[in-house]
Amino acid sequence: MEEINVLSRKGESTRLPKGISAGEALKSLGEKKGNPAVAAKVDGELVDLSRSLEKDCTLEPLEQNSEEALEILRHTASHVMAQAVQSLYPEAKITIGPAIENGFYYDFDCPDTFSVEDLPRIEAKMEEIIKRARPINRKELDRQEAIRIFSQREETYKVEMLEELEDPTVSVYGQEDWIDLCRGPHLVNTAEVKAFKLTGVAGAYWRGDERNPMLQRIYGTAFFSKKDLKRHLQLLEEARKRDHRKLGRELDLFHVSDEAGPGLVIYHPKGALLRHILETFEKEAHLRRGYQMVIGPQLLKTEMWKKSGHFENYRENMYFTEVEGQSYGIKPMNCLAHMLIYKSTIRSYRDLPIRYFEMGLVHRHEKSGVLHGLTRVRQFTQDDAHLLCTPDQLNDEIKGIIDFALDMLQLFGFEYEIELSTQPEKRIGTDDDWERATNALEKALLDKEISYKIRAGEGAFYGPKIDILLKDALNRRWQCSTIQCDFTLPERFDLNYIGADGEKHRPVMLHRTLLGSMERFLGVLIEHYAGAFPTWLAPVQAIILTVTDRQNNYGEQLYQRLLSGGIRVEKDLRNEKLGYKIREAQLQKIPYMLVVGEREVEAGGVSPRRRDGKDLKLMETDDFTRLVMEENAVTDTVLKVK
RNA sequence: GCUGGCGUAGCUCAAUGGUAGAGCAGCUGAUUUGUAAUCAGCAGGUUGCGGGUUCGAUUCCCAUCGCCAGCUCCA
Repeated sequence: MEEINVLSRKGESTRLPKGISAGEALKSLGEKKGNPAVAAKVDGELVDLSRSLEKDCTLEPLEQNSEEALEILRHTASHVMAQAVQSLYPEAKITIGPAIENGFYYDFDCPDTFSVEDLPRIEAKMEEIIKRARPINRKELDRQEAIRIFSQREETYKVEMLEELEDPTVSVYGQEDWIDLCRGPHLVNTAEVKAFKLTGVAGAYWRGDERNPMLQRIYGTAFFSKKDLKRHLQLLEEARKRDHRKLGRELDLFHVSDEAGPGLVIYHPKGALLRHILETFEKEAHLRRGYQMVIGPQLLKTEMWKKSGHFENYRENMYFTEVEGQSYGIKPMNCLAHMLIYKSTIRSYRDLPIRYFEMGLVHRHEKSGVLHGLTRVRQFTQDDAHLLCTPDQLNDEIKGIIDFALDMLQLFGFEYEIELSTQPEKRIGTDDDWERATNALEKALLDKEISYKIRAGEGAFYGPKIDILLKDALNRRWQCSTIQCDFTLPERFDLNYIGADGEKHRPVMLHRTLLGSMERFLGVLIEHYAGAFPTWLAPVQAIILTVTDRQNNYGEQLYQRLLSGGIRVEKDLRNEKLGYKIREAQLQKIPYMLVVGEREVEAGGVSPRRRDGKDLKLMETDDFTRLVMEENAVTDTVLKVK
């Protein structure tokens, strides 16, 4: 029999019969059993375990504990689901069904509408398919042949996709009598799908384009073990419990009223206090890094927005109003006023860089369907800044912003990911400017040795951007910080400075936010901390709980003393049992509960109980104040610039 | 904006083509209490808003507003 050389990942070469399957070959190479392979890498290319090896190659297993393996499992699960759906709804047409971050989906065109009540039926059908434990087959077909087959099955979407492909041959996967056009790879048998759950239904446009018909999408998730699936479902449950809309109400932070208008946040005292704490801290941090605070007007003449390109490119998102025959646009961004401040006098190269900072309130008309709690609203405040500098200073300024942003995220305990977005179709400015701007951003990232992902065509209309996505305690990503490089607006507004050569030069402008929108960031913070804010941020840091009303006088004195000492303190002097007061304070997630009974009155101190249940025992009132002040000082990591 | 679902007391949730109900919260009273819920009583609703069908609609139908899950878009 003819043989081939197969090189293992350990670098050992073994002779095996030609045509052996990748799976069999892996066994022969003695790849360990404990973490079984779900696919193989042949010469670096991911293939099915059933793929036969026809020539000398390198062979590695793809084991269960990798992201790629999960993707294959989920992709296979999506096929099983599609088979189940088509067997239950013969009129359903298949479209696409990929693995996604935490699961998979499949989009169908079907005259019947699916609802969540239908999911158990589909799941049951999937179980049947899995129980039959049929092999999953791959076939290579001539493209025309594939078009014929899918036409016969009236899979019009598949035919459309096939007609757009250029390859002469395509691969088709299937089990039993069900087939799908697919690149693969897949698991070798439907029985390998051991732990799955369908999680939802939703509409989705064909090919993601809102001009196309809407399909019905079914979401699901799958894991290699029931245990992993359970853990994932628990994580979803945890996320639901942390929902900032729910906590916002329970902690009495804010509400959104349909009376006042959708997407407009109404802050209650504690929510407003949180913002005050966050914003005074941020203002201080900016001042210490050489930023200057400015305040621009809420509306500017529409002429200004035409000049800047916003009217042309951003009009659908803006609110306009007319007064005395003059049209005004409510600002969706803060940059215009900042440029006017720059232009208000003649600037020298010695003045640069100039860093204008504004807690800028902006309005953006968002489509009704996208509004969501605090994270997607129509009126929000940005911790916005515009930096004007010479081209030479650009690199240092970008790096300075990145440092600032990362210091900030670290304070809150966020992990992060970085993306670089390049020029979109709808844009202003020359290609040359875009290239310079993109290079400047990229160079700063390279200099700092930060890894990043490129998002082609995702930049703002006036410039490319670096986005810092923060990852919260549940590993969800949020876009908050953004750094946008802009050569165009300085041109349009004729900004300039006098250089050392006595000539006029054009400054570069950087637009940037750190936390982004204060409302979104607050929403993210609420979920990140599950409402239990660290002491420095907590709107109420301590609450005085008297044991009986005989301590109310002392409680009142203590309250005044802590309040004037700068502690954010409340008091609960009600005629209730201590256990009841503790329960309420605990549900309000207040960091310290100050129990005040006979003993404390006698000693003239306090007995703090920490939110985590720990009893700190009787202490001097001043010692408690010091304790809180020490916790407040965690912001020094951002305030004390290295 | 699109697709689907939902809208009942401040909150969480029942119920029915025939007078809308509970727990928590609220109020009143009793209780004076030591680390996650003391007891009793009272009050609270044109069932999102507007039409229609019907003897009768909170329930069925239509429209509208809002919310939720996604899609598209995005700080």
